[in-house]
Amino acid sequence: MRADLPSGGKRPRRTVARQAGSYHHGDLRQALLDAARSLLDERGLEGFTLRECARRAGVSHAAPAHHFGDAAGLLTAFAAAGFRQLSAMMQAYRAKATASPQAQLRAVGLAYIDFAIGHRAQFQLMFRYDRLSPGDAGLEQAGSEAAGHLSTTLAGALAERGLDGQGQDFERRLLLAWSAVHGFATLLLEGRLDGWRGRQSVPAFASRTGDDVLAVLEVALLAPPGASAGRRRRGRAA
Amino acid sequence: MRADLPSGGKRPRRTVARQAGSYHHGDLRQALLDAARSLLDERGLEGFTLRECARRAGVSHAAPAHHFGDAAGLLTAFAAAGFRQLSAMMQAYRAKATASPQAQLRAVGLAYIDFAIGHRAQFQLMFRYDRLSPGDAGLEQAGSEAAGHLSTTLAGALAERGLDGQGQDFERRLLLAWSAVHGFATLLLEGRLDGWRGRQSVPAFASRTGDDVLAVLEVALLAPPGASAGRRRRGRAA
DNA sequence: CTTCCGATGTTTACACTGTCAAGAAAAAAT
DNA sequence: ATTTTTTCTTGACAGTGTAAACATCGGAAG
Repeated sequence: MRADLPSGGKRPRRTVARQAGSYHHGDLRQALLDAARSLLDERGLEGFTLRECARRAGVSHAAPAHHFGDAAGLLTAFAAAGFRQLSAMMQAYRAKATASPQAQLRAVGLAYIDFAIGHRAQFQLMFRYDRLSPGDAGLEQAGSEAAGHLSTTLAGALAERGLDGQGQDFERRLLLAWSAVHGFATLLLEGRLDGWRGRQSVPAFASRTGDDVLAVLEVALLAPPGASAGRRRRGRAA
Repeated sequence: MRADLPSGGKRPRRTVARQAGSYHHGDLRQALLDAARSLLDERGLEGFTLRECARRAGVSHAAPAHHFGDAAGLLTAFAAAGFRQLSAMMQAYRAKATASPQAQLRAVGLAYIDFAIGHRAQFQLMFRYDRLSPGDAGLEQAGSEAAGHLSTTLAGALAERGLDGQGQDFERRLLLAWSAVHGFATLLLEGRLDGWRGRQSVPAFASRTGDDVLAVLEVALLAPPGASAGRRRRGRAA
């Protein structure tokens, strides 16, 4: 990285080919997102660096600013893409599953978990506030769209059992479902479940145990209303 | 922050008093942990800096190395203290609750959630792998001790209902319980639940909705075995 | 065809960071 | 009283994100 250009030496290796001999890069925006993916896959979120990202795209360290503003901007765009991919994955898993309420619910749950372990750093980033630009429109839309898939799936499952797909009771179930799946994925990624996992591979453990946990969870999600015993506040006893 | 020391100017303000005129700091280790707490409370985990930490303790930037090795070392010690405090909080909440299985379970769940919102950055740190020294004995012990409280509480609750406090089925319930509570706390801290929260304060929302979600969760945790409908693999039909 | 301009990249600079190595000061051990 | 050990300071280094000034290109206006 010293001044060894003048002697006609070769330039640093480029991961992404740039239009030969051109000052402008055909599609730097996408190239940077690709570089971010490879970098995050290799070194994790904590190892991410804007400069290294630019290096991999074959541009100077200040180039990304023109497309994303700052580091949070780039990461935000990448996180939004993650939410869109998560949505697609949920739909795909649902389509492959049986129409039964249980199967549909497990499908979205497993999609969530599989996405998390298949895109570690990206998944962690998607829920890491401090690294994202707050209030970004694209991110928020992609995020709530993904959440919507979970919601409609649960509502559909409840409908097939003649239960409400809205109201306070529904929201509690939805919140529980999201929390449980998200918590499982999070704990798994942070290695907190390694004691349980033993010598199984992470994906194997995730699919086996994830499925088991989802099975237990269903009991609560699809139970008739008022099944919970002692509610403390505003006791609208069913 | 310029070079205005030579003119006999006053040294930077000290947050923690140092033994007057002494080269050695009475108990720097603890002072650094205190500084870390205040820094994390103010600026969050992402805003944490080893140098700023040393500054607040009134020592030079390289001083922490002698007590903690590197930044991860300091954070690890702080995280371990967090796990111990979490354990204490769970015990305290249990002691104040009724002896009923439901009340005991909700107590530990609410303790977990309350700790998370009361010690945001510390809680996040406790589950952030990449910032901690891997394999630290103190951390691992404090961590599994906290997990043990959850386990024994659930086992106790199940026992009162004549159900097993061990075995595969128990582990599934335990994993679900931990995942759900952890996921709820995580999503809440990252602001993902702000849509639900509306204009309620975070603690108010946490205690209300957290309690509601825990109530729904109990249905699954305390249900008789085999209540889950279609188990796919190794179908040991109950 | 020329001229100008905005978008896109580059260079340079600055204030920070974590970590390492060497030295100074105090405390403890001999 | 002298040595050794622990604790803290100083100084240096490579690396980071961001901002400002500059270079270069593509395309639109004249």
